Amino acid sequence: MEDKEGSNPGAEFTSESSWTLSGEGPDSVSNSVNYFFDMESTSILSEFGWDLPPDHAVEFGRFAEFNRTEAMPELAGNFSGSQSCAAADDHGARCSGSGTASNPGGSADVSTSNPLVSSSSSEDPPDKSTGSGGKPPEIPSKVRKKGQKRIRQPRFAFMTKSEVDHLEDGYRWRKYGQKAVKNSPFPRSYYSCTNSKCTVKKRVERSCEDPTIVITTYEGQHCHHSVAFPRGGFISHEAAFTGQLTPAVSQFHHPGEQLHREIPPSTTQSQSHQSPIDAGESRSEPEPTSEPPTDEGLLGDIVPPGIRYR
DNA sequence: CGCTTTTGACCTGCGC
DNA sequence: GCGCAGGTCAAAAGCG
Repeated sequence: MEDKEGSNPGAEFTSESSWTLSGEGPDSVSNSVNYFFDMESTSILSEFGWDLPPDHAVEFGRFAEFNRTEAMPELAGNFSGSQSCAAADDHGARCSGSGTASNPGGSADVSTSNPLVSSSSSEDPPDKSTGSGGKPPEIPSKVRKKGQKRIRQPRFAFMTKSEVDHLEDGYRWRKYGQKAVKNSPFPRSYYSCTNSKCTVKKRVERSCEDPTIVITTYEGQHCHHSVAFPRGGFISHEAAFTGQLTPAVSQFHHPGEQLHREIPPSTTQSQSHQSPIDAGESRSEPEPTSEPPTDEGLLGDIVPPGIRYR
């Protein structure tokens, strides 16, 4: 919880309800296939603070950026072949509120530059906003202003075939919630970046149709380097994605196609502890490696802790 | 001791 | 207007 500080001066919400899929127009929403980005999405990555080399970006294969929630359901259906399960983001877009802001410093204001990225967001009010949660309604500070609508940060999602739910992407995440998803036996986990200045969040869930597929949705932009390689944030990203996504994604071809799992089972996912942490601001650490640290941690046994159903 | 995870409760918003 | 489901909070527990 400390994260949410009001560090986002500019935070403003513009509420946008319109989400766009990258590369495709609104119509694409209807087409399941379009939910996934193409490689052009590289730009998106950068928007989120990830500077992946084009190659790696490509490996993402598919990730979808969506600003609108509706996209998700289909997204899920897309790869899974069915729609129901996906609850993937059903309401997700609705708003969680919290918009996490992403660039306190404002240095990275990429979000709006890319057409693919939703314009919405940019920043969020510092407070968790919404205050929805367990907070006593009495506390005004956490309560959203009346007229104010929740706005979502730009988001994008990608699917990977992996045994681990939580893919290492070079950043440290703190799990702040888990919910059962309707029509899906798999719970959805909510993570927020541990960096106090960063309010990026991510949601991880598995496809109900294909348990091996992990749907990861990022919301917001990191305002710091990845923890793994403070000095070369890029590397960490690369490593993370390469090690984890590549294998899986590399096999993606077309949206409609089936995914094949390539990730070899390995150790357990590296816990956040493994990473040097935080933004690299104060720590420098290094693993000079070119090797993806994450790899090892990658496929471990991530067993979803208890599934909660409401 | 500090940080992360778990988990139940609460809040918000959408759809009917 | 109501109900449902998603999203978030925060206390408690667990772990290194």
